[in-house]
Amino acid sequence: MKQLSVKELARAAGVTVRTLHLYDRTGLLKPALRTEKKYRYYGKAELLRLQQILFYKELGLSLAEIAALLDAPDFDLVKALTGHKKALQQKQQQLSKMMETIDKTILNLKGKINMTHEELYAGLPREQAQQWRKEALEKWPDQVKHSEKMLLKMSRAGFDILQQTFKSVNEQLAALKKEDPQSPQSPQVQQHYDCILKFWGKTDNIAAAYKGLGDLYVADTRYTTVNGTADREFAAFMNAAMIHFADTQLKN
Amino acid sequence: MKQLSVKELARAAGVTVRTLHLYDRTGLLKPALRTEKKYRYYGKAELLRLQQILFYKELGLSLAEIAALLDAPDFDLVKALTGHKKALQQKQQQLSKMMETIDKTILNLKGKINMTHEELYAGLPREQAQQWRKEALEKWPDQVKHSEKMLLKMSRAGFDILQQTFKSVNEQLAALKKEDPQSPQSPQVQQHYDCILKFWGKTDNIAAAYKGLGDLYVADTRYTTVNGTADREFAAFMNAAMIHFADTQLKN
DNA sequence: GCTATCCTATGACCTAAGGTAAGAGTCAAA
DNA sequence: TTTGACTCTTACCTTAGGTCATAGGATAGC
Repeated sequence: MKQLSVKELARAAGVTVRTLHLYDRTGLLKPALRTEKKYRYYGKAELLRLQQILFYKELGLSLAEIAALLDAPDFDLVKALTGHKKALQQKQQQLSKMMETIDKTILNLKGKINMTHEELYAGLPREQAQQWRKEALEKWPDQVKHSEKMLLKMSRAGFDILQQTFKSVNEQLAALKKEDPQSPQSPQVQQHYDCILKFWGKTDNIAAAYKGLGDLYVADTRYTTVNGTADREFAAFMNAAMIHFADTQLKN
Repeated sequence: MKQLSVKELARAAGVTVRTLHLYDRTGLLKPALRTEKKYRYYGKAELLRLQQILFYKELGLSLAEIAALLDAPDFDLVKALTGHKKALQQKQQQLSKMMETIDKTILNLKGKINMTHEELYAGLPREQAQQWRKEALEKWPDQVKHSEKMLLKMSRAGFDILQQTFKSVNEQLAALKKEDPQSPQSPQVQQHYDCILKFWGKTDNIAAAYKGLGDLYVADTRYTTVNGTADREFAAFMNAAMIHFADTQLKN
């Protein structure tokens, strides 16, 4: 019969020496032999028992329970496991609830991480953004302040989505620039308007303002410049489309 | 400002005094005031902080983590919660695996809890069972021994099911006793045969043996006695049905 | 003022399943 | 014989408090 030292048994079963010491002290797994110098040696039977112990430990049973089920011959294992499983189910439910609350909390937090003034113009080169803002402030001081105030209260996630939506809508519109700008069945203009509304917040005489933006697109090529080149065709198309939209959709 | 003693704050927040002592010692929640005699008094701010602590504790965060997130102003709570949630998901998966293994183990165990000799005849009065077995052993010693040997290897659950099935089949057959015993469309006789086969195990010359059992039903009224009264009509019906079944279905 | 009762503080030990370390002894090979 | 690997025991540490034990403080009734 091969005898195993503590270290050998530990390695064979994938546990530490400390664990075997503990199991010995608690009576869960006694060595087959104790030498005069108190060295522990284990046989095949002990290895098997250890493997059983580890199996039940994997099921989440406590060492005390394992000791009971291994040593009591009349132990009702099925009943014990059934009960144990119920406990595990409860734990799982607790975890579910925790994760649900975490999700809610994260959403809440994200909603509360407001935009900073920096992030508001993060998509543009810094100098250009400053210049732009200055001009806008001169032309429509109240409007710009109102818009910034509202955007700064927005959540980061919300602003990101708005920005991306606007970009995507613009790309779709640019692809339509050779079509009829008065075509009523282009929902992209409606979407463009919705984005602008969200950027501006509540605005007086919105129809006129929106048409004014259309004028601006034509007058100021910076608004329709992509990758360094101004797209006058797109600007003209947008101007016509926006005027048409305002006249037909924003009457009341 | 209302000051709360330890007990008052504990009751207000639903924790124990010990908990507040602990939180004080670890720095998680210091009282607003410490009297000369070391009495602790808490204000409104501390109550709020305690509620925050308890909230995060419900999410499964450790006290150390809570202390960090409450006291570090630049703590990335979203990141922490996201990571924490992942850990919880892992735990949940572990639990799932445990429960799965438990289920398998239970099935295994149930299959391995063998019948005892007692249980084999548990449905009958003890003396009758003994007498019956003695007679059977005299008449068909090898057959009876073989059958018992096999049944004892059966699982309890399997035997229970077999017993109940047999009982149910017999009841159905008893209800048919005024019908034609040679009617081929009664699956109950087939089921009866299946049960008998399972009780007997592998048997030589099964057709003859089955017909022999039919004879026995007529010769020995004990086999067809229900609630103390022998049912000769049922016995004759069964005999005829079993002979017919053996002759038509057990030819090869 | 005295006392009974309640409240509070501190300290110590306990939980489960080991981790980690210290100090001392033992074994086997060079 | 020395060295390095191994082993022994003892003991303290971890979480988040629970449960005493002892001693001092506050308050209400008398």
